[in-house]
Amino acid sequence: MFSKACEYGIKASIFIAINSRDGRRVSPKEIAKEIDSPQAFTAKILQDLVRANIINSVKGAYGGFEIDKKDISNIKLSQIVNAIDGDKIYNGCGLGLHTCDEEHPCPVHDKFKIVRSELKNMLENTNLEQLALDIQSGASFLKM
Amino acid sequence: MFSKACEYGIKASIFIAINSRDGRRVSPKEIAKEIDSPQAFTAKILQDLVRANIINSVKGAYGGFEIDKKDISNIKLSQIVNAIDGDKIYNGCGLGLHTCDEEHPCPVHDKFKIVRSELKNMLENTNLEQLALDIQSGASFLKM
DNA sequence: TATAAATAGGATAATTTTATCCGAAATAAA
DNA sequence: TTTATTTCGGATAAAATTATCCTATTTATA
Ligand code: FES
Ligand code: FES
Repeated sequence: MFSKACEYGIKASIFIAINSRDGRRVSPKEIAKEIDSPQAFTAKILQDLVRANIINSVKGAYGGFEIDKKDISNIKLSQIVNAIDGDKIYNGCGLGLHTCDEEHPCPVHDKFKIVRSELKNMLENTNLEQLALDIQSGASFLKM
Repeated sequence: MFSKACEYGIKASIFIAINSRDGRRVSPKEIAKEIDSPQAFTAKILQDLVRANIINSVKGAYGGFEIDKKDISNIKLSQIVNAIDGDKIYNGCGLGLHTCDEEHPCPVHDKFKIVRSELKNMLENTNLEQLALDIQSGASFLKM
C-alpha cells in the first residue's frame, strides 16, 4: 500500500510529534530505534519531510528534529504520504492506465475509486496529534 | 497499491475471459498487445496464474491460454491478487508492523482496517465475467 | 514421423527501492 | 576560537521488482 519510506516517514513523524509536545528534539538515531527502522535511510526520509515543511530540523549541538507544537494538530497524514509517495495513491489508476479518467475508465474504476476516496478521506481526517495521543496513552504502538 | 505484475495479471485474465467466452485461445503476444504490457514478463505472470489454477494453458500448435467458460463468473479478483501479490494487502499492517494485531495495533490500525476490508470486499465481490462484459460493451478499457 | 507452433522455465539484465557510508556544513557551548 | 555535536548531501551498495532472451518441451497437423 505505502512504500517502506512512507511507513517510516509516518512513524517518525508521530514519534517527533510526541517528543515535540514535551519540548524535546530527537535525532535520527533515537527515531530509528523507536520505530525500528534503518537509521541512515530514515535520516534521508526526515530530510524529505523537512524539505516538504512538515517537520523542522535544527543543526549542530543540541539540535535534532521537531514540530512546532501549534502545528501538530494541523498536520494530516495525507501531507506526509503526499510528500513521500506522491499522489499516485489518490489519483492514479488502480490497474496502471496512464491516467484515471472517468471518460476512459479501466475495468475496476467504478469500484476502485470508492475505496480510494475512502482511503483519501481517512488520511485527510487523521492528524498527528490524535496519533501521538494514542501512542502516549498506550492505545497503539510504533513497532513490533 | 498492486504490483505491476498484479496489474498485468488482472488485465490479462480479463482479456482471456473475453476470448474464452467466444471459444478462442490467446497467446502472450496477443495479450501483451491488448493490455499494453511487456510480453515476456506477462508470460511469466500467466505461468503463475496457471499454477494457481486460475487460467488454463494448452501447449503446442493451436494452444494458448483460456478459462473454462463455466468458471469465468466464479473467478474473483481477490483470487488473482492473492495468487500474485499474496495476502499482505488484506492482512498486513498498513505501517509495516510484523503482524496486524488488534491487541497490539499500530497508530492507524482502527481506521486502516476499515479501508482494507472495503478493498477486500470489493475484490471478493468482483468476478471476471462482470469485468469482461464491461470491456465488451465498451464501458471500460484495458489500456491507455 | 517430421514439422511447425506454442507454452515452460532457466539465466540474465535493467530499473527501482531500500539501505549504508562518509565527509561537509552548521551550531551551541566551553 | 576551538571543540563536540548534529543535520545535510553525495556516492555507493544491496535487494527487490520489472523486463528480456534463449532453449527445452509439448502437441496438432501434414
Ligand atoms: S481508470 Fe483505473 S481506477 Fe480509474
Ligand atoms: S496493526 Fe497496523 S493496520 Fe493493524
